[in-house]
Amino acid sequence: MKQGLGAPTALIARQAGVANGSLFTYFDTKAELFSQLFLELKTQMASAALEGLPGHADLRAQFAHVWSNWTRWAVRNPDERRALALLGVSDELTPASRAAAHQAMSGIAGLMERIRANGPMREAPLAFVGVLMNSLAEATMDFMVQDPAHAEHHAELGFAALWRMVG
Amino acid sequence: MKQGLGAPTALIARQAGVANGSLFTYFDTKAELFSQLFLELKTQMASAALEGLPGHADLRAQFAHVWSNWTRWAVRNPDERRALALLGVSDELTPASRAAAHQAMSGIAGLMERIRANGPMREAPLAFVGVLMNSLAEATMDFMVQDPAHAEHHAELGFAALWRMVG
Amino acid sequence: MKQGLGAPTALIARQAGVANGSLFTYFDTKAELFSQLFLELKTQMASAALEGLPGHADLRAQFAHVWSNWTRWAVRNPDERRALALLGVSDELTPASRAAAHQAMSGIAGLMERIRANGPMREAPLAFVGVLMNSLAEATMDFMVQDPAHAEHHAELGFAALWRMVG
Amino acid sequence: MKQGLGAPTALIARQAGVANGSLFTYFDTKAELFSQLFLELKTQMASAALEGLPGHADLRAQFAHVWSNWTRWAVRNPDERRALALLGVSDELTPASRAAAHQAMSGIAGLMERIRANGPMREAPLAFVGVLMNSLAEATMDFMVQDPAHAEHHAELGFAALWRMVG
DNA sequence: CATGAATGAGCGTTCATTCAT
DNA sequence: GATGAATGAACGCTCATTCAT
Repeated sequence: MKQGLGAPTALIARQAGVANGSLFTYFDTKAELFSQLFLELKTQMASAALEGLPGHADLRAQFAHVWSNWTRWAVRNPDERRALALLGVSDELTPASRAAAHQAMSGIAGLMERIRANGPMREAPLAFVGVLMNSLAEATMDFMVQDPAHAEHHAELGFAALWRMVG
Repeated sequence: MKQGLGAPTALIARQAGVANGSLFTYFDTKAELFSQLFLELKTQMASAALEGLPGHADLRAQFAHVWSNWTRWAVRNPDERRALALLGVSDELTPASRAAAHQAMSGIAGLMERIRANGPMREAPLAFVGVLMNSLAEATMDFMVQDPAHAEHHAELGFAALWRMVG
Repeated sequence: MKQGLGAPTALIARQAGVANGSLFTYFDTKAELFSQLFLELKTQMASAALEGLPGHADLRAQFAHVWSNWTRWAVRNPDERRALALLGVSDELTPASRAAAHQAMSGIAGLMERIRANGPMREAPLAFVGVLMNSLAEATMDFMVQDPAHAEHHAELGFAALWRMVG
Repeated sequence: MKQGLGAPTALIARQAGVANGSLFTYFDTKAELFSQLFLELKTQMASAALEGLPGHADLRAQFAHVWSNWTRWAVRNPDERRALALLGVSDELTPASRAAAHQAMSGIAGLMERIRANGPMREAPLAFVGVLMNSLAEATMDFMVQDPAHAEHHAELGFAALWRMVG
């Protein structure tokens, strides 16, 4: 998926190791393929972020764990992240697939919610706080991907910033 | 520009009120058109944000002014914001046009820099802090655009969140 | 190919009985299509000219045989000859395809060479003599095509003229 | 005219030092422009060939003079020759302009005619002999243009060949 | 008459999708 | 089901021609 949404289906098929016609055995349209890809990538990302979550630790420790997993996944899977970014702003996704992808993030969202409930944004709408937290996470990861040498340092700075905002 | 980067040049031309061939009298390629559009929108946005800046007020008041202008522009120009978002992630922009657009934002960036220098992120790299602040602004504006009824409230919440993070 | 090099690919495709896009399954570009067509026509023409060559007859008889075949092919395939003429002066042919086409004519060129070596032009450069002989042949064939009723007569006159020049 | 018949009228106009629209003040269509250009070039070529013709010398000397002028013009005006060649095979010329161009060559044709009438081709149709002679002249000039260092030598060889054929 | 910006039909080429094998 | 050659609609771009100035 390195080449963006404009990639010909023939190329996508070749990279997937199937014949170009076979793609349409699995997906009715290219948009359908993208929708399913979006969901799969989101799920994979969320799953990576939540792996090994210390369910009994305090909230800050839990979120630090998620943050660490999440940013590590981002640095290791830059192409997947880029695909998610492109797909996220594209107008080829159905509302249904956006909703499903949102659902895939519910584990992380739940954690964010508990953080919000105890901090300075406790009066702010849940969805809004989630969006702000997510945007800080994505911005931090963008920066990490572009400057892998100092990735660790930026991850820490980003976490501290987020915690100041909402923790 | 409502229909995204995939819009046929013929359609873009029609909406601009010129013949499809005429587009190429002004821009050599579609990519060139997008590059110039990107720069123009960024410039327009930055200019709106900085309008009437109270240069002698304290930093918080100055940034509150910018924040107010900026978010108002966003709510009033949702199509332009969407175009900027799409163009920003597209790979059709030349590095030169990205650099020029960055330059257009230098007024806002300068203000952000002065905020950073006096707050808890004073040790963090300038570029990183700028990206974090920008991402909070964009996320806030996304939310405002989607829920115009409570735009004002979210603008305030977003400002407070940002200031907690960096001010 | 009756309509010259300016013929739209869509028209070429239709005449070939395929869909316009299908052309590009076989040829990467229009120029490539023309290059291959040029080579095929040249090969076909040379092959027709050399058919049944009496290898043990004297030079004059051999060349008379080739001349007869060649001019007959010309009269029977006027469209192909026109295509060759147009392609030959076009600047769309790659040097490689010109070279390959030249190679296709090597049988005829070899015969011309043996004629030259024994006649009044024996001191003249091979390539030059070949070009002169070829030009007489083409001029004769042009005339034959335009006036098919007397084709046979002109063929004989042309042969005699050529032989006077070089034989 | 170096760039062939595909040259945009805008380019032709620029090279002629006029505005692109002005071309159509003088010529109704591009084809009309080409027709007039064809005629002018043919006239210029014929005029160069006939310059200083020694009207009272014998036929061979007269034709040698023409041959010398003609080939010199060819070597000095390769672009004009190329334009003539391209225009000659193009299908954009009206029959009228072909006829006019033919007329421009009548001086040379008359000389050729007198040569024919006294030589081995005296029984052959005038037009046919003219075409053969012309084709040898053109082939010789092609060769001279491509190899200017030996132009003089090839001019002599070509003349001798032609004279053997028809003189 | 000269200009050059504007026009829009037309072109070469791409690519999502189909379907006979 | 899997394949990949074939399809044709659609695109970005060109350029002969027009026309207001």
